[in-house]
Amino acid sequence: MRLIIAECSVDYAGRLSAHLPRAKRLLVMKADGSVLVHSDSGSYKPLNWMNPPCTVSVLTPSAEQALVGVQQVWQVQQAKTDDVLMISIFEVLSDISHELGDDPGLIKDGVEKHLQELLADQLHLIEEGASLIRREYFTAIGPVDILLRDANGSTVAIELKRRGDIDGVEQLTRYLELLNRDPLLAPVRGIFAAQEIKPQARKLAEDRGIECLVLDYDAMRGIDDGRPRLF
Amino acid sequence: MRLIIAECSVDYAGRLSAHLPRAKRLLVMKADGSVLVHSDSGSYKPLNWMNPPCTVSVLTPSAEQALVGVQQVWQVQQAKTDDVLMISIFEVLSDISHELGDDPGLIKDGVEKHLQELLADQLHLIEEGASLIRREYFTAIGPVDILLRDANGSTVAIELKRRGDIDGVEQLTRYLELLNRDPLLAPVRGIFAAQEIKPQARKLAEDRGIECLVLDYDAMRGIDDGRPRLF
DNA sequence: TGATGTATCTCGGCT
DNA sequence: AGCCGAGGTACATCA
Repeated sequence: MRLIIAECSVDYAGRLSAHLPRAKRLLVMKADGSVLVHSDSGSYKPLNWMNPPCTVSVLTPSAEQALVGVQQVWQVQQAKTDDVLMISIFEVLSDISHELGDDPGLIKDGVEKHLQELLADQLHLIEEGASLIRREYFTAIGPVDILLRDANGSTVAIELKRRGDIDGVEQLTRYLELLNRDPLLAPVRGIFAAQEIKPQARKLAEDRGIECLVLDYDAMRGIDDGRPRLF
Repeated sequence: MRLIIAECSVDYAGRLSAHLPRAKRLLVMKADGSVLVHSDSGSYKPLNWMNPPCTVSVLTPSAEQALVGVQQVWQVQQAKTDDVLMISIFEVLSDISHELGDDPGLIKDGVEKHLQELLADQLHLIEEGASLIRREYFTAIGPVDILLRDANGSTVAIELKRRGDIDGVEQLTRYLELLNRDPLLAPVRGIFAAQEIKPQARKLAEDRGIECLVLDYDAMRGIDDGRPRLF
């Protein structure tokens, strides 16, 4: 990994065109050839970048560029597409390199699937007397998140999202249409469950006779393992 | 901006929990207090990070931590949420700081909105005799990109995408359904316009009687400002 | 390998 | 401030 602090301007051409005027910035060149251009603020997304695989060529500046003080031009070329990043360097303030080696990688815990497991374990949140048919009930058009039988013995399909958007309602609608063709299951009604449900999605769901259910993830997790989230 | 190359392990707790085992990594601390943890590969997304506003406190390692060789523990605390990043540093290999100052920011060109403006100015691309009703025609379920009246006086709704996917067809279908309930507008037909249209999306659109239109952005821009895209 | 769904999404625009 | 849509989305999972 090579870290350069430099006064530079940057041009990108690819899916879109973008230009960064002259300023001091951090240039990161990773071992896989990727390049990041970072300013001293903003969040993790660089101002500009190039994904691997790519090749970096150092060009001599044109007469015009030399005249305005450009010392080097770095051309970063994507190997697979024709995306290209041109970095014009006016002054290098710092330039260090280090071998970092492979990274063991991130271990994540506590995502979406977890919500499904929790809800399957806490069917009383949906309604009393419900019993699980199965999680990830497979159909020709994809898996239904949760399928269950209510106290009256009729079938309920649940679509689960972290954020309840229109797409999720469309998805559940398609499942319901399909499931209702199955005489062993029909009639099947739907519940759209999410940590938050967008007004548009709620409207659409209600128009279609789909019930909406807002879930409290922290509470569900709290019931399940009894401890608040800590290290 | 402070750049540290260090042997470290990292724990994050917030929306999810995540752990990075001990390895050499780049730690970037920006002027606004945000922190990035980068490895020597992968794309621009850091392995772990904390968004501003946040505060960094350097803690003395616990007896347990000291025993395994931790020299310092950095606690990066989000100011608004309770997200926290704990960075255990075993060895610092490099530590430099530079003042970068404010960044003038990125200048973009060639995005979605531009395409909409161009198309609204070049209605002949859609069909002769068409006249604009309005761009961003608002409905209860969202804005229709372009609404126009064709040579016969009937209404046409256009959904515009850079990449024409099934979602876009679904979206246009919903608009059409709604617009056709309005006696002042009905009958409304739809055109799905994009720089490229996926086969699945085309099939679905045609099944629903929606016309597909592939746009040549460069040509449209060329007509508009006369110059091809170059640096 | 391509399609699909999620994200500690980020970012900009608008209400 | 919040909501909504797009992204050079990135990223993981699954067919």
